Amino acid sequence: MKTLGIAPRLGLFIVDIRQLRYFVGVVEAGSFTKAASILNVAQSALSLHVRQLEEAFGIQLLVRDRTGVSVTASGARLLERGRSILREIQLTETELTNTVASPSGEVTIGIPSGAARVLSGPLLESVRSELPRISLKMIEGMTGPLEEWMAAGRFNLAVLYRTAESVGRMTVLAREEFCLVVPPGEPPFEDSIPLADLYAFPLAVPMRNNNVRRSVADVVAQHGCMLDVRFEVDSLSTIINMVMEGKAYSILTPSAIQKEASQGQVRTVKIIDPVITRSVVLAVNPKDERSPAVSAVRKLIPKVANTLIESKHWSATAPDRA
Amino acid sequence: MKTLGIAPRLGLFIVDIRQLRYFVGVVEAGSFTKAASILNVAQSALSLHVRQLEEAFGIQLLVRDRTGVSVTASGARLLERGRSILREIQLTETELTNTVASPSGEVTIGIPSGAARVLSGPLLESVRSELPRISLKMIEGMTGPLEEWMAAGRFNLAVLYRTAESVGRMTVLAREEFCLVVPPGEPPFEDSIPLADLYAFPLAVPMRNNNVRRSVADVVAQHGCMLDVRFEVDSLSTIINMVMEGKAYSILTPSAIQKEASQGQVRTVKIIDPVITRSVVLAVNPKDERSPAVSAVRKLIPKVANTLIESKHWSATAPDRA
DNA sequence: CATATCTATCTCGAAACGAGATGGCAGACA
DNA sequence: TGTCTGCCATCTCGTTTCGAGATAGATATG
Repeated sequence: MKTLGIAPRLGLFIVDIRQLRYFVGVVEAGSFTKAASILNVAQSALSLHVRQLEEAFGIQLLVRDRTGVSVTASGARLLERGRSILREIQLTETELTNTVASPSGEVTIGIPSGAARVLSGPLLESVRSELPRISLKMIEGMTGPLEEWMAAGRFNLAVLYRTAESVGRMTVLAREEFCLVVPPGEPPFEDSIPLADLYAFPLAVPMRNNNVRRSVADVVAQHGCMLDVRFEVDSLSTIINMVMEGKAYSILTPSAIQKEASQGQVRTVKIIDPVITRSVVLAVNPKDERSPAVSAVRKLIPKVANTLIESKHWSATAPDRA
Repeated sequence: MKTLGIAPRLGLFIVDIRQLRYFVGVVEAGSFTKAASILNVAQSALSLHVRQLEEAFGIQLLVRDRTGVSVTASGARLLERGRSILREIQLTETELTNTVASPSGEVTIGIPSGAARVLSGPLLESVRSELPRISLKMIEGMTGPLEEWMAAGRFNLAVLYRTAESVGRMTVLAREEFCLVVPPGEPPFEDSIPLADLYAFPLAVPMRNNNVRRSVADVVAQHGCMLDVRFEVDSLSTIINMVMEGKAYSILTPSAIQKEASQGQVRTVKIIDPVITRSVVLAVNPKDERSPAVSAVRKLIPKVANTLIESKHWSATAPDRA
């Protein structure tokens, strides 16, 4: 059977994975410049590749203007197809590389800003050294949105807070006690303060839907006490800066100000009568439980937490081994 | 929401389309060397790329031995996934480029060696000039296997032969008359010869399952005549060479020896009492009928055939415009 | 008018690619 | 036993592709 014809090399394609990645990235970012930042590729490279894609197809895929880009009808079709192709490639790679003996791939974890301050560095180091083929993607945020996004399946894993004794199927990483965070050189100078006396200190605290805020508010209400909330700020670093600058006090857990406290930039005073505690827990997305990569990270995190607690890098209580 | 992590460039993949093509090609060919020939790529390039793929995945995909390659379990999975990915890419490109206004993509057509001799060149030229975005892949062969492969859906289109008046949904391109192909300087010297007199000439003809052979055999049997078949050869060029060298006569249609006849290398003598005719038809694969590219080629072929007939480059009769 | 933001183009060094040559290995054959 | 064949792996080198960085042009905004 003799083949005749003008066909070029058998099976050569117009598109390439790199070009699909770039194209999809540009569309999703809404501009070449933003996509360049996200994809960590020069804007000019993106511009060139997408233009080459358009020339190869012989159709315009993007409308460019001063505010960025949008897709044409053809571009919308390529976007859909491109996403599907890239997803299939990703699944293929995961299927072939992600084994129990050698877990690999990307694992996403949501983590509150407070816990991130003690956990993120050591966790990333541990994953890097013990699970070298896993790419851990850590998304830090306030707990309100984190809870929502975890419920929506955005992460494989999430570090969350719970005040109830029962935490269901989640793993308890640590128990923390809230404390008054005090500017350096300011009263009170005792090691502890009764809850009833907190009203004397002007507070900067997170917004109402925040776990920290709700946990403390509940206990205060139960004890018929009052708090002087002067500032509501949904930025942990802003709150800490205000305390460091003497503009306010706050009520946080030690993990949130571990570094600043150890450097003398703030002081912590234990709250008693009653002590206000909460659990730091690890949740796993049910649909990801079987993934070898997610399982491996899930097993690693408690170890990292224990190490931090035992070495006093994290002022918290390890969970009982019940 | 701040993203932390050790992820390399976002979305970099292990595999590339080129590597998938190479890997799938090697597995399907059963050896690097055969795949090199099919893919028109150096064997060393295939070897290198597949090895890089294995290193990137950290798994062995192929078992190599002296007779070629076979896949491991992981390789079988990648093969399956790879085929799916390549197919999806192909469909994507077709969807985006193959429009009625601008048909594009690959069209495959099977064509018998005889018809190929007058049709293939002009058809390729016409497609190249009138349908520049279509890659026509023409597969030449003897009619037996061609019928099988068309029935099996291997081609989008096929040029076939029919002796019956009714050709169903196929398009008649031309009607040809069989003639005796005579070595130069040999008898008979008349313009025509009765069927009953053919027994005097030693023949080289195709194998029994060949359309030419069957067409003539049927008529000969119907008229109670005999033929002196000395050689059965399933190679048209070999048959023609034997005639040119005076080793045998043959019974063919003019398209098969159009060039040699016009150059005086063979002569043709019309067979009469009766005249043996057949139709050259164009079949389309039902599943491809809607494809803009296949439709465009389907419409072009009759025009090319008509032009050849009218310009006497093809000694055949144009079909009636009924 | 100056500034900011975005895309397109150009240059150049680095990386990747593939052809061709060659070597090694194993089986078949005279 | 030596030779031949077929297959894969490695190397060299020239070519092609890629992307960073610089820069220019266009447009909207303060």
